[in-house]
Amino acid sequence: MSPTRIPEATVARLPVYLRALNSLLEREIRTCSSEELASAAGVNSAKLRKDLSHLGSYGTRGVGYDVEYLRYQIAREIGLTQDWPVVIVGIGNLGHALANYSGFSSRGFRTVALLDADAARQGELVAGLKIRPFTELSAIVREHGVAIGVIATPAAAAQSVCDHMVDAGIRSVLNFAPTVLTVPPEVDVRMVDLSSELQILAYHEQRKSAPASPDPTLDPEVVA
Amino acid sequence: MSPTRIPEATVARLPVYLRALNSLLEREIRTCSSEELASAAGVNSAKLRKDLSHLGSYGTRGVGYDVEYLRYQIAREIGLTQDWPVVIVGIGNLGHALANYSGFSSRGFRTVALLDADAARQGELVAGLKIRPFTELSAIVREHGVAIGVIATPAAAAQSVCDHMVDAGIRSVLNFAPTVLTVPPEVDVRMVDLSSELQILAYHEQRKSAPASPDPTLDPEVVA
DNA sequence: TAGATTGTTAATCGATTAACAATC
DNA sequence: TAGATTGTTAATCGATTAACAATC
Repeated sequence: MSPTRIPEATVARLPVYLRALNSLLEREIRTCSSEELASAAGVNSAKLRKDLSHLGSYGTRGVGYDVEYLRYQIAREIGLTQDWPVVIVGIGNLGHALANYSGFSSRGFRTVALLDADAARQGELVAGLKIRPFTELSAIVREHGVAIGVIATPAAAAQSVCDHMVDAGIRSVLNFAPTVLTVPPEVDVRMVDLSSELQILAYHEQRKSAPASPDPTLDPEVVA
Repeated sequence: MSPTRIPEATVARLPVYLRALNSLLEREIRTCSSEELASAAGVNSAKLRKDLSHLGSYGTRGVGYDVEYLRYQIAREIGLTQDWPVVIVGIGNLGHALANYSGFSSRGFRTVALLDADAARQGELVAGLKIRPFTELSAIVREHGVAIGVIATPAAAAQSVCDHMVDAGIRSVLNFAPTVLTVPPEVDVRMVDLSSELQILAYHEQRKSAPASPDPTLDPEVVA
């Protein structure tokens, strides 16, 4: 069905296009050009068309794209037409926020269990789910066919949690703990590193404040 | 001081190297080879050496890198030797988690204010800071010299919050709201999209389950 | 000196972009 | 048909990787 392998950079942008299409639909826009959709997604139209060309030919020359139809095709390509049961491990502040995050539940993702190693927190109700002991992980994975695990534990616990996830059969991990995870090659890990993001901004910000020379006392000589 | 402009892909990895170096230091490892550091950072050693070569020549051939010295050089390059006052806007579940996230405060970042538009929440104490009205944004930015703003509001509010941040003089924005932000060219926006990350995992997971043909009923014919 | 490891070169690979032929 | 816009081509750009000369 998919013509060829889709480039990684394109895959990473498909969710953005999907969101842009949803936003157009909310405004009851039925058809859009690559220019309009690209603008809504924050990319240029050449890149958008190139990206979409990897999925197939879902537009009409001279007309544009049917918003609803394109949305379905992208959702199907990503795999959002099926159900994705998810477990979240580590229900601290961040795990709590993730459990309540509507963006997870809105698309095919369904949080089936919240796990925490802390005995004191067990039974507590978060986002309509009871916190369960981490030891139940493999039973839960088996019961619900969980393929995706989210790690929101402290860094020190993350590798061990990840190892248990892999043992339980999970092959896709979203890691919020600030540590590099080692996994077998068949397992995918994506890392969301809040502190890295701030650091990357700081790097560029620093360069803005001192555009030409880091040492202002040198400037007169450069000019002279 | 910096020899040339550092490639964007390299900048994005510097925080990872920094973290790996910190972890080596915690284990009291004073010196490391590019091979060891690369392994701790989850990259290959050729990439690591190439990345570091953009910063300067901080290793010793035949010996390796002094962990403490390299850490300082990377921190300086990113700009972490200076103080970065940050404001967080939108203190829901996620904003709450961000305010408490130690990874922010640990490096040069200092959360100076938590803002929320909801009058009912104002005065509430989160992570040792009182939630203040959003209207105080520009006064706070001026007072503390805030250069980085974090948006953790619902999507509907994000663009307006961002516009106010830009008006107040903020030129670096970390956006957790699931929406594309439009900003003037001098402003940097980084987006952390939790739902996108799950979708990218789902795409790859889908491909793992059905490696050859998406429709199993076609397989016999293909084989025959 | 011999062994080890960096920093750099050059080749390869993948992503972006502009331009335009195809076609509605 | 004329105007609009896609899907594709080809050129450019940037990132990755392996190999190795430089050098501790």
